Amino acid sequence: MSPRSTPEERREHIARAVWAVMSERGLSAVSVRSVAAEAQVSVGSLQHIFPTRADLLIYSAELMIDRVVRRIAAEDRGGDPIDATLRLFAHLLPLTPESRVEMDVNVALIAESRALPRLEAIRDEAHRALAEACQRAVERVAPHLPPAVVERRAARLHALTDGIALHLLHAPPGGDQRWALDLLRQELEDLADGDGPAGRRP
Amino acid sequence: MSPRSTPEERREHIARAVWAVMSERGLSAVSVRSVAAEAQVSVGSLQHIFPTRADLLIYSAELMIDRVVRRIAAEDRGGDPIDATLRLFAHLLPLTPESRVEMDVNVALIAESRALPRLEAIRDEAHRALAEACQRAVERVAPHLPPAVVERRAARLHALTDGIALHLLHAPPGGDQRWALDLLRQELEDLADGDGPAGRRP
DNA sequence: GCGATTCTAATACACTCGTATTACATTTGA
DNA sequence: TCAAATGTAATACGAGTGTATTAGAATCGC
Repeated sequence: MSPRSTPEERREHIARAVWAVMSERGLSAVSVRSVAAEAQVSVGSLQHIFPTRADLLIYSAELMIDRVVRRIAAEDRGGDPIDATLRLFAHLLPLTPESRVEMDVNVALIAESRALPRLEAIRDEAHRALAEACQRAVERVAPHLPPAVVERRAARLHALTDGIALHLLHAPPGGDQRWALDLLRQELEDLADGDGPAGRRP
Repeated sequence: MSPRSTPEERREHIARAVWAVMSERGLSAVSVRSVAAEAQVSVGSLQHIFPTRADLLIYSAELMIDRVVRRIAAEDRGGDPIDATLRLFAHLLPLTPESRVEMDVNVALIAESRALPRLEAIRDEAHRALAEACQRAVERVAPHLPPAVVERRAARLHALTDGIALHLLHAPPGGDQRWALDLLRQELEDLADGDGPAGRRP
């Protein structure tokens, strides 16, 4: 780590190392030593920043969720509602190497939440944030829908999004990924048309 | 392990212990010793059956996928297409304690596939099996659709299913789960009606 | 029945793990 | 400037890891 860095920067640097190990070598390769090596930091330094392994994992998860939540909040909502919403979801999905790493971390988070229950709470926050984003998206795209239907369509959009994310992670990084956004666009256009499962045409 | 058991039964018994540890204590709690203890078997016996840890994890994953694939194949397809399809998906989703364990294993499988690439191949098989099941479901429920549309709607049903599965896993086991099948039923009914994103009404 | 095979079990070995301790360097603030 | 606070590093310790070795028990086929 370069000198003159703030404590926050150092913590973030370590967290990134955690993500890298998780993503490249799997969850069980994440150890205090492997992360220290990845971050090019001595075990002692890492311990000074994160006294225990749990602290390390929890902060890494928190930072990752924070980034996602912040991105949701910051996204420009101007222009056509469907385009704006698609823009938002586009960088929630693992479409780039970086967001693939995020998704890897997300999955590891689920897989380890039995051992570190605190991780479950962190995941909850991300889940709620995405659920709210879906709700707002539905309201924006289909303002005519009654609240009960909005709720149902939001749940559906949420599930569809997470499912697509999972499938993107499953597919090799280089392949065709247009289907992912196409699927979402279809769903949003149906919402706008009042078509589909919720509000039928008279 | 009770005596008079076949080798297959013994392997299955051990695999179940792996699932239990994974599900209750997280992926990183799965070790040769913890599994041996859970299965009430000595480490030596376990080693005789699974020489390495990788063998242990791989077989456990394979068996779990096998069960799912077999269940897909065996499901009764009689009666109303929508009901039959829902019956099928109902025991692919983590709606019961047992299928929750399966889903836990599935997630752990993803989280560890970087360390054990063989696991990726196993997961591929499950992915393909579910993809085909979705394709057949769409064809059965909406026989009028052209092949290109079937493909798209199958991908959508597949993503929706996996997303719902993830959300069911996220929610506490005791809570309301009707929304899950309701969402799927809605999707299938839209398919049957020719409504929704694919075939619009004229 | 009995030899061959399969299974069980105990123990050992070399690592790696998380964490504590200790001493040393660096930066910071008055 | 110079103590105090903070960051870095090396090392040690016990526990847990995967796996190999070894010996003995149980089972099976003939």
